[in-house]
Amino acid sequence: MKTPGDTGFAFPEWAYKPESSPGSRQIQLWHFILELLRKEEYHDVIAWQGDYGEFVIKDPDEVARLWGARKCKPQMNYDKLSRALRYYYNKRILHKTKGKRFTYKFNFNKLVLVNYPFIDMGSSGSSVPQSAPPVPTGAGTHFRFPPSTPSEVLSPNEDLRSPGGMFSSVARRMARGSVSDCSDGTSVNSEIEEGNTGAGEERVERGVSGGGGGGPGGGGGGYRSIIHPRLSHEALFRMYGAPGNPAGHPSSRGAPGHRIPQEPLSPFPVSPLPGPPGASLLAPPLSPALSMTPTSHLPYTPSPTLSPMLGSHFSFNPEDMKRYLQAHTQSVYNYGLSPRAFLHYPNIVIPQPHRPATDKSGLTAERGATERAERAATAGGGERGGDRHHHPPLAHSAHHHPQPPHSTHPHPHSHPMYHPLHLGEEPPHISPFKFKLQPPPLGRKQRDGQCQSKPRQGSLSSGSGSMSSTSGLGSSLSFGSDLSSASGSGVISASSSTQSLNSAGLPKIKVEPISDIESEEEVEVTDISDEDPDERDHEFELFSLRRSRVSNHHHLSNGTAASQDHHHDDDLDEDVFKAPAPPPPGLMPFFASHHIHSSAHRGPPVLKSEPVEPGESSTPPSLTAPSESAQTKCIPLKQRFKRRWSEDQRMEASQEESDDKKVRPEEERDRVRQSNGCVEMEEDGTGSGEGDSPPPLAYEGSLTTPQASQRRASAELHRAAAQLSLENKDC
DNA sequence: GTCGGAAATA
DNA sequence: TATTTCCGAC
Repeated sequence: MKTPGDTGFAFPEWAYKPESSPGSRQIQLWHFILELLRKEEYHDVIAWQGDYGEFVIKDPDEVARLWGARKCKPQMNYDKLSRALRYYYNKRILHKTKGKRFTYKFNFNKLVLVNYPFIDMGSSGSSVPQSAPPVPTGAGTHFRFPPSTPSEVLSPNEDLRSPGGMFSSVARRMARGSVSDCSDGTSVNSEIEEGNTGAGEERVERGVSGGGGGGPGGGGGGYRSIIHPRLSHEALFRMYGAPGNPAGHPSSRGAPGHRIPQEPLSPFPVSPLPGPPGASLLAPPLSPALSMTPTSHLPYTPSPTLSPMLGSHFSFNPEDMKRYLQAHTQSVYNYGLSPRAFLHYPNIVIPQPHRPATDKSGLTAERGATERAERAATAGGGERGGDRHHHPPLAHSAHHHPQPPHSTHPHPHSHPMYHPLHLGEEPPHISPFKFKLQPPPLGRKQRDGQCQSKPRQGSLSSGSGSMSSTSGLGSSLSFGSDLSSASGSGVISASSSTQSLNSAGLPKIKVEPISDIESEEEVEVTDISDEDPDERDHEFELFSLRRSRVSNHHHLSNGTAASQDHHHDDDLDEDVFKAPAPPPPGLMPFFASHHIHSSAHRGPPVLKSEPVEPGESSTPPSLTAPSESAQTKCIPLKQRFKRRWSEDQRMEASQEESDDKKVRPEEERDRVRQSNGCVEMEEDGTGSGEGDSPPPLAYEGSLTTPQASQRRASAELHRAAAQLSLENKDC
């Protein structure tokens, strides 16, 4: 039996995982299809054809038969099978190629995006909004991404190699497991298995290095032409480490520059064999919470602790990923993926205004420190170490980031490639930026239980997969299938996000200054129209949470904030895509300068004496207007007040002689009294009841004065009140 | 041939 | 949850 480590394929392990039924290891149909596609022997039955990822079922009955054999469903037929395939439409794993009989197309983008939400598909230029599939399945596994882009490896029209090349031993293993269902040996599975088994690794070895050759049509096995001729070693190295790089591949095969088996036509150009945890090339045992640095090569290594799946690590080169995805976007239909996907994969992070360290310390310190510590302890080499091999120094990446670290207001649409994954788990800030890779939000159930350190298996609602993964440690996030579980990790908890919708609906990933970890992230999504009601609700809930969370982050009003934060760590992930409403622009400065800094600002307006005009008595606390309101309102009010005051004076003077008696002295007095005692300005729309009330201007209406004495008194009161107001206003 | 609802199944 | 099974509709 091969282990994941045996695999040389980059297909997400979760792809092979029967997450649907924790207990059963049945292969999934799409996986099975991929398998068939990968095997030449079945090319008469099913084969890649047409667009990238597109395949045609040449012999529907046979495919159905094979599937039935695999699943021990003798009654299987194409009608049934096709129904199953149609279910993938909604999942966005597949879609139908219209007008072509028996032709379907894999949405690899989706598959990829699921795991690499941070990739900006928008840059592809195509109008194709890529979506991450709604956490297809399961979980908990990580996968490696092809080092090079298809575009580089394959020409758009080039025949597609079977993605099946990506099948990992895991898949094989799974297949066998599934065979168990029909262990009679007649199952297709065994057939397929035979083809793959044992050959894979060797082929991998052969693969290629030189590039040349293994063109399509090359040898027959699933792993033939492991590396596309055009695949540069550099790319591989970047991804998997330089040749001979120990850090890179487990080298179980020993080849220094181990080859990555690739199906020539496979949408996924290459994939290194993931080694056992710690042994994998790119997957140093690190926190899945990738702390991505701005480097072009974003190392992503799930923490072993989080990944139950050995060899489930996955790493990728962001650039490659991006190119790959872009290539896909150009060649693949727009699946009309719903933003939900993004919601689930909130990787899109918008750089937030730099926050004072204090905030962080207060909010995230505990977690971050803890996580980091854990990581350090468990990671051993640490992802960084492993990544180092594969990734250029941060400095290199610097050019990728248009935005300087800590930029206060990064452009919302920074270059996708520059979007760091912000997992929140990153080690001490090596880089000013954080790459935030956020896992899809957990289902309620998951969220409820995820935070807990106990490793969860099984029942996952949304992900469909059981997260065998490990979220348990709770300290880190895991990717890939773990996305869902990842959300449970507190990694991201520190960050809050602000989401925005991109008209294009294209997800953007932003570089986030590390310091801003907790700041809002902005996710761009198109719509959630197809969201399941539940999910929508959930999202709304999250949204609410997010907002509140933001508040908490900004104002730690009480001890609960921290705890809450902790409890909602998983939510944070969601927050990322929940796109909380950003504070009104006008408030931002204020927030930055005040609220953010002081947790004390949370809650009731703080009664602090604002600077007032020298020598003047300070306004009673109650009258003190929050700086916020003061900034926006005081000038107008002041002017207004002056104006009114002048008018009042004039009126008073003139009226004094007129002896008008329509006045309501009592009211006037009351008003004055109130004003002194901190009365709200009713007339002033800007005035709020919070004490930022403008001067008590009792001028509305007639200024008629009662008796002379009364008028005088009134005038005095007015004057006094006005003066107080002005003084206190201190604009 | 394709689609998708509905119920059943494992 | 991921189909499997059935079926009506287009």
